[in-house]
Amino acid sequence: MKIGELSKTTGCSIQTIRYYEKEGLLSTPERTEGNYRLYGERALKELEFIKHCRSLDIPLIDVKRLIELKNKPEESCASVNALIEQQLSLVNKRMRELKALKAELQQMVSSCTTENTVEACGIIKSLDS
Amino acid sequence: MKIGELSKTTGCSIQTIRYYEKEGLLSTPERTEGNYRLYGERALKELEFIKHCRSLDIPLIDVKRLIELKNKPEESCASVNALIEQQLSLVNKRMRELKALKAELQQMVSSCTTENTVEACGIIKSLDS
DNA sequence: ACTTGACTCTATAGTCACTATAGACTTTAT
DNA sequence: ATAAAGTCTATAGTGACTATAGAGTCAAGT
Repeated sequence: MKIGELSKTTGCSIQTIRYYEKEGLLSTPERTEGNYRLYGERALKELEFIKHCRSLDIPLIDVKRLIELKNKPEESCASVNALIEQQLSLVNKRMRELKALKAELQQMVSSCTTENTVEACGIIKSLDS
Repeated sequence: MKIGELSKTTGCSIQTIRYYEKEGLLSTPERTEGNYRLYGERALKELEFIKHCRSLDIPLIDVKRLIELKNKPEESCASVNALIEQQLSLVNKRMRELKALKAELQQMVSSCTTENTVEACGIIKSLDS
């Protein structure tokens, strides 16, 4: 299949697919006579793997490491585990931050009665303090 | 005060301060004879306002709008409110996403017994599916 | 045979909010 | 007088894409 079909099947944009290839995350595809990229089942699976990692917010550099580890099936998976745990702690941290943000934003919204002028606006006041 | 002092007082890096100025978020400072930027109380307040907005993840373009609104105190603050509410809904959306991420990552971590090889690794398996 | 339109190619620039660097200039301390 | 610290501008890099320009390829219809 050509890049357009792979793009539709996976939901990755064409540019993103080419970008992943350039970054060494997808194996180099064959080409047609006219220099079009040609993909098979394998590329599809590689791309789904990357997509799944990205949906977990795993940065591309770590995705790359995971792919390399996948290709060394006899090694210990301790580093895979470490990577995922690190990702988990990042997510936890970000969630705590967002909780605080949410509380403050809610407080701000509740301090605003829309009939106000900017001058009297509780939101601007709280941003100012 | 010079830029280094402003940087220390506010915790913004020197480059960030210059960046905010270039983007039109800070008013243009006076200069010494030797072309050094000179700041006073006003710049300090402007910068604190920006910092506070940024700590709420409000994008710079919206911070700029808020600053403009601040300078029109007689107008209605409805658009201030809309902006903050939009920000709140973004935060909510992101929190829902992170919750789902967290659940999946935890599931993955629990599927890994560190003695495994990569081949048998539950994490890699779940990323593959 | 020719043309149209859809698809693909590479290379490059833009996004956001900074951070980092190079090379020159100014000020402060010894 | 000199060294160190601070500041200046301009430029490039970050991450993970997205968007664009300009050229080439291919299949279908006239």
